[in-house]
Amino acid sequence: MDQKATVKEIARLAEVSIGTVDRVLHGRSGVSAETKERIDAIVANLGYKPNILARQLSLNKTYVFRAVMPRADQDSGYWALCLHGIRRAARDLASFRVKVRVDEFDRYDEDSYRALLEDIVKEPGDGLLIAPVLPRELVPALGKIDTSVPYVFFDGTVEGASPLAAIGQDAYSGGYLAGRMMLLLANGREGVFVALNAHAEDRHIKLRIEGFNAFFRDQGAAASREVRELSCFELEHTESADAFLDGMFREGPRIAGILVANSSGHLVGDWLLRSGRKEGCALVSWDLVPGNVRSMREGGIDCLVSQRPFEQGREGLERLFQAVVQEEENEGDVRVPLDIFFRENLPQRPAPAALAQERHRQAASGRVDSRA
Amino acid sequence: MDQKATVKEIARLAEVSIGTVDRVLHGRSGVSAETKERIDAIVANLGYKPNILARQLSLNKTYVFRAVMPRADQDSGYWALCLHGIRRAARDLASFRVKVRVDEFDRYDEDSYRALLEDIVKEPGDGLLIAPVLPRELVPALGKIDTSVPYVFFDGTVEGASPLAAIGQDAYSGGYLAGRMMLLLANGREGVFVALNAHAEDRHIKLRIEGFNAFFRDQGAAASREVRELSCFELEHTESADAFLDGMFREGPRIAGILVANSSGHLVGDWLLRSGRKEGCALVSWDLVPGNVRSMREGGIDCLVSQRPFEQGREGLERLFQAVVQEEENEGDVRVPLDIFFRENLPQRPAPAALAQERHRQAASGRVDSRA
DNA sequence: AGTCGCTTCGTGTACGTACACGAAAAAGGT
DNA sequence: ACCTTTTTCGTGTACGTACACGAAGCGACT
Repeated sequence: MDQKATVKEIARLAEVSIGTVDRVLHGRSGVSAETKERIDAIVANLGYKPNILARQLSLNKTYVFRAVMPRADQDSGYWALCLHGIRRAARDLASFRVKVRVDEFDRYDEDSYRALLEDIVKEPGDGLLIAPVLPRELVPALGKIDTSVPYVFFDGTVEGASPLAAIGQDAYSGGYLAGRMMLLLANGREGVFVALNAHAEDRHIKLRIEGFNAFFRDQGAAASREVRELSCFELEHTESADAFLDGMFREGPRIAGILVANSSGHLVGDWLLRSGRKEGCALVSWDLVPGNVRSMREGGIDCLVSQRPFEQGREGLERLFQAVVQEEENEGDVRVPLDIFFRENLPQRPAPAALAQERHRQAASGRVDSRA
Repeated sequence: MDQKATVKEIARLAEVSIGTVDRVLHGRSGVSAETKERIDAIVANLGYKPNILARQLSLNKTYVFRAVMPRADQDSGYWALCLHGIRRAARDLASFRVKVRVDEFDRYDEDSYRALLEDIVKEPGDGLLIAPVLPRELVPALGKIDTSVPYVFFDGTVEGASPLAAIGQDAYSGGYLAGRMMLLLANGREGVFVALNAHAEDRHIKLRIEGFNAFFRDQGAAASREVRELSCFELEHTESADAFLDGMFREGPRIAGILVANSSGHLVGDWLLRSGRKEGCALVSWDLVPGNVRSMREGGIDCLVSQRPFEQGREGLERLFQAVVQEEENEGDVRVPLDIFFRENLPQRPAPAALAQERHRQAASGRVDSRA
C-alpha cells in the first residue's frame, strides 16, 4: 500500500510497455480488450493514483480559472473581502501553474453583466468561480457554457444550475441568529424592532428578514416583539439614508432596535450617533466591511453577523483546483458558519491597506493574477 | 516577466551549461568567481524561481512532518478539533509527497512527554507542528533540536523558543469578550459572577480570567459587577464537579453567571439543569467540543467562545509546507479571530462521526497519515 | 614531455507522466 | 502467395530540476 504505484510498475506487472498502460489509463483506443482488462485489474488492485507533480510537469499546461463577482467596492466593500480570499488562493496555487482572472461587474448594470457573461461563455477557461447574484442573466448563460467546464458558486447558489459545489451562507439562520442578538441587546427596552431591507429583490436579504421574524415568533409570549419590515432604497448614500431615518423616527412608534439586513449598517449607525438616538436603540447588521468595522468601533453598530467571505472565496478556488487539476472527487457543498462580532472581538487588523489596494484594483477589471 | 525563467534559459543567456547554473543556484563549489557572478546577475535579473513541480519530482524525497499535541480525548475533546484540521491539511498535501506523523501525549504525564520529546529530538523529520503546552519540558527540548529543523506553534506560543510562526489565540481578549457576553446574558439579574479556573497553572485560562475581570473593571459604575475567581480541580468528571457545585451554590452568595474558562462548561451546564438552577444563572464557556455543543443544545450553556482549532491545525501544517517544501518566506504569526456561538449559530453538522473516529484513533498514537 | 592534481565545466541520467511516431503483428483483400 | 490496411503495441522525447560522473584546461612538479 505504498505510493509505489507508478505506470512503470503497472507495465511490469501486466507485461506490457508503459505506453500501453498510458493508453488504458487515458481511455484511448488501440488496446485489445484482453490486455485492457488485465491492466484495469492491476490498476484497481494497486489503487493507482497518478503523480500530480509529474503529470503537471509533463502536461506543461497553464490552467486559467475565471472568477466572476460584483465590483469590489459595491455593497460597502463586501466583495473586496471575497476577492481577498480569492487572491490568497491564487497566490497559493500559482506554483502549480494556475492563473486566476477576476472579472468584476457592476451589479446595477445588467447590460454590462450580460456582455461579460457572453465573453465568459466564449472563453470560460478551465473553470469558473461565480458569485450567483443576478440569476436571471446568469442561469441561461451557464446553460450555454461547454459542459466540460466546471463551475463553483460562492456567496450562495441558484436554482437551475449544476455547480461542482456551492459555498454559501445560510441566510435564514443568520437572520434567526440576528434575532437572538437583538433580543439580548435590547433586553428590557420598550419599542418595536425595525428590519430594513435595502434591496427588495435580493434573496439573501429576504431570507435574513424571514429568519429574524421567525425568531421572535418562536419566542414565548414573554419575549415576543413586534417586527416591522421596511424597504428602503435610500440605504446607499449618507444623505438619502439620513433623510429616510429622520422620517422613520419622526413618524413611527418607539424603536428599540434596528436590523439592517445587508452591509450598510454603518449608515444607520452614523445617523444614530449624530442624531443622539443611539441610546435606547440597538443596531445589528451584516458583514465586516470597513465602514461597519469603523462604526462598530465608534459605538454606532452593536453587533455584526458575518459569513466568512474570505474563506468562501478561498475555498471556492481551492475546490476548482482540486477538481480540475488534482482530479479529486467533489466533496459536496459547504455551508460556512455564522460568525458574530461585537466591539470586543473585532479583528485587530482589519487590513485597511489591503482593502484599499483592492478598491484601487477594481478600476482595472479583468486582471490576471499570477506569480511564477 | 513570464514564468519562462528556467535553468536552461539562464544557461543560454550566461553561455554556460545547465550544470554550471545548477551549481551556482545550490551554492556548490566548482565555479569560477567570474561566471558565478555573471549567473547570479542573470538569476536576479530574471527573478528566477525554481519550478517546484520539477524540483519535487527530481528530488524524489518524501517530507515527514511531525505533529505533537495532547491526546485528542483530553480537554473534553478539544484536541480532536485541532487534529481534524491537521488531518485535513495532511490530506491536501499528500499529493506533494508530504507525510504527517502525529504524536499525542498525555498532558498529565510529564514523564511520557519527556520521552516523546527525546524521540523527537532524535528524529525530528523535516519540520514540527507543536502545541506548546507544558513549556517547562518543551523549551529545553527545542534547544537541543537541530537548528535546521523548523517548527511552528499552534494553540499558543511560549517564551524562549524561535518558531517559524506561532498560530494562536488571544486568550485575554477572549476573556474580555466573554465578559461582554456575560453582561448581555445576565442583564438585569442580581448576583455575582464566578470565574472557574480548572487548571491553575494553565496560562491561557489565567489570561482569559484576567480579561474577564478587566471587562467588568472597564465598565462604568452602572454595569460593574463583582467577579469571584475560584480554582477547582473538580471540573474533570461529573461526580466531582457536582459535589463542588453543590457546595458553591449552598455556601456562596447569589450567582448571576458562571464563566468556565476552559472547555468543561458542559459539566456545569449539566448540573445547572439537573439542579434546577439554570434559570437565573448564565453560563459561558470555551470551545465547540462535543460535550459543550450538546449542553448548549439542551440549554445548559448559553454562550461559547472559540478560536478555530481546526483552522489553527490546518494553517500550521500549511505553513510548514510553505516554508520547507515551497521555500517561501515566513509570513509571521497568526492570531485567529474570536468566534462566539449561541444555540442559533451552532454548526449544523458537528461531525460526530468524524470526532468519534478521532477519539478512536488516539488509542494508536504516533500513526503516520498519508495518502498516495 | 609526462604525470599528477586541481579547477572548471559539460553531459548523461533520473524522477513519473503524456503523447507522437513508428514497428510489429494480425486481419483483410486480390 | 503477396500487398494493403488495421490493430496492437513499444520506443523515444519532452517537461524542469538535481546530481553524479567524467572531460577538458591549466599549472606544477618530477
